Amino acid sequence: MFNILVVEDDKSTKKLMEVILRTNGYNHLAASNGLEALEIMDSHHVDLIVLDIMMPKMNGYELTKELRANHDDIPILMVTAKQLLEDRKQGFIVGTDDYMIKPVDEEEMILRIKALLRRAKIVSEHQLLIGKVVLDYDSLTVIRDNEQQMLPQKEFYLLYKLLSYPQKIFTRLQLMDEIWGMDSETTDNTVNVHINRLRKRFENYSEFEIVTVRGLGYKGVRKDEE
Amino acid sequence: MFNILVVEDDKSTKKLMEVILRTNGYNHLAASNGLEALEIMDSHHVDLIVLDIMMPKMNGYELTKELRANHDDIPILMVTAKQLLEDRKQGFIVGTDDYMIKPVDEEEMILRIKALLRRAKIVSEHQLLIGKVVLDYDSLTVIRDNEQQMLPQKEFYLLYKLLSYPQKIFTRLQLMDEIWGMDSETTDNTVNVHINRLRKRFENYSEFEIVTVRGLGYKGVRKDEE
DNA sequence: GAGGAAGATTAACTCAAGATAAACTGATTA
DNA sequence: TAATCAGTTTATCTTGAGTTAATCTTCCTC
Repeated sequence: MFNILVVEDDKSTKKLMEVILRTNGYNHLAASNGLEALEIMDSHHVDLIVLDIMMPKMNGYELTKELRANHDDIPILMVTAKQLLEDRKQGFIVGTDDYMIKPVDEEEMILRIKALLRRAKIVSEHQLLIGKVVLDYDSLTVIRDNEQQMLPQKEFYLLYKLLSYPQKIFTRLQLMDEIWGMDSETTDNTVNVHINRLRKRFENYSEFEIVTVRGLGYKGVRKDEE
Repeated sequence: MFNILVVEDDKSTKKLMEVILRTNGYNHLAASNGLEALEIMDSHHVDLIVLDIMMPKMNGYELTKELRANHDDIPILMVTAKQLLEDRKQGFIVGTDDYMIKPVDEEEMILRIKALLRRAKIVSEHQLLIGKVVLDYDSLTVIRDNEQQMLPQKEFYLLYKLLSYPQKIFTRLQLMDEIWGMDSETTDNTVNVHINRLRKRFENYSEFEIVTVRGLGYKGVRKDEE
């Protein structure tokens, strides 16, 4: 289930979009301007933004600029009036984005949203996204908001494995085999220790959890889709 | 218009890729193995290679090695089966490269190609701007305000490489291969020494930093947009 | 509720990876 | 031929990821 944030100051358009999104199975969040949008994004995970260009307070361009400056490459579907299109779209529509001309057509909007989400998913292939938390496989890094930490290899791979298959129970032996290698000499207690360290490291992260299954092993639990 | 060389022994995959590339506006060249690829590259300008790892005659690794030995840092998009994924840390995917997991998705491939070409272009511009700091590739010079220093070659190239791909982890081996050449005899400790010298040289520069990733290598971190 | 097994936690240990300093080499130049 | 400089090597010091071991806690069973 994806969370889509609609940033739009016109009440009736906003309402219309809400209906479209809900009937197509998306979660819907709403803001009336850029500032509100940023606030909502602080407290909610957002997969995509539908953004009206013309707005009071902080307009669409400013919001986009703000987001990109923070290296947030969330996909943005811009909505613009026809006459504004040519001149402006050049510098603001980046690779992850798309745009639509008002008035919006239901089918078109859903198609574009689908395409954008699909692309975002591809780009994040080397990554795991859990709520607002990103696990980046290539850099062994866990990022939440502007908090970022690089984990030791074994710890990272362990966490990545568990969260790649949420709810699946792994025995200590399986984990040893997959992360340490089949012929590792090390005792399986070292898995305990690593799990312990991970739990401590992320104890204030509500997005996921490592659960012990007594007599069997561990499983990763994701709580991002509530 | 870019020339893209597909090196792939499977006929149908090759055909598929040809169609994908043509419909997306790229020129297409094809080879069935590494040797053929080298021949084609003798007579054609190639901007990017899409390379299947598993091939007869000269496989993907060997071709890459051959190319890098000649200091050809043409971007390579490797195609690999999932279980071979773990290999990528071992020093074959170099800075200019990316990889995809089979089976390839059209959209994904085009996205990755675009990204690689974009980066290659940036790198070939021969200047890097980080905050107020300019790295000038042609004169091996680093400039900040009215402070200017020319670095020894190896030091400069090392820094330039790391900062061209910020956050990307390079193993010592990769750095050796790309800067010293594949067949260099020198021990990888000399990388340590150069990193050390760079760190000392720029210790009061807040714009960038070289971070050690224990067990893997180094990465450049840019702090210009904070 | 006593006893024992599974797991958690803590702290200490080990050793390879990396950092650092300094010496060495070979090329270039004065 | 002395001086300088880039690059390399060697030797030594430091660090921290990973492991081990010891102890504590929890949970299940009789």
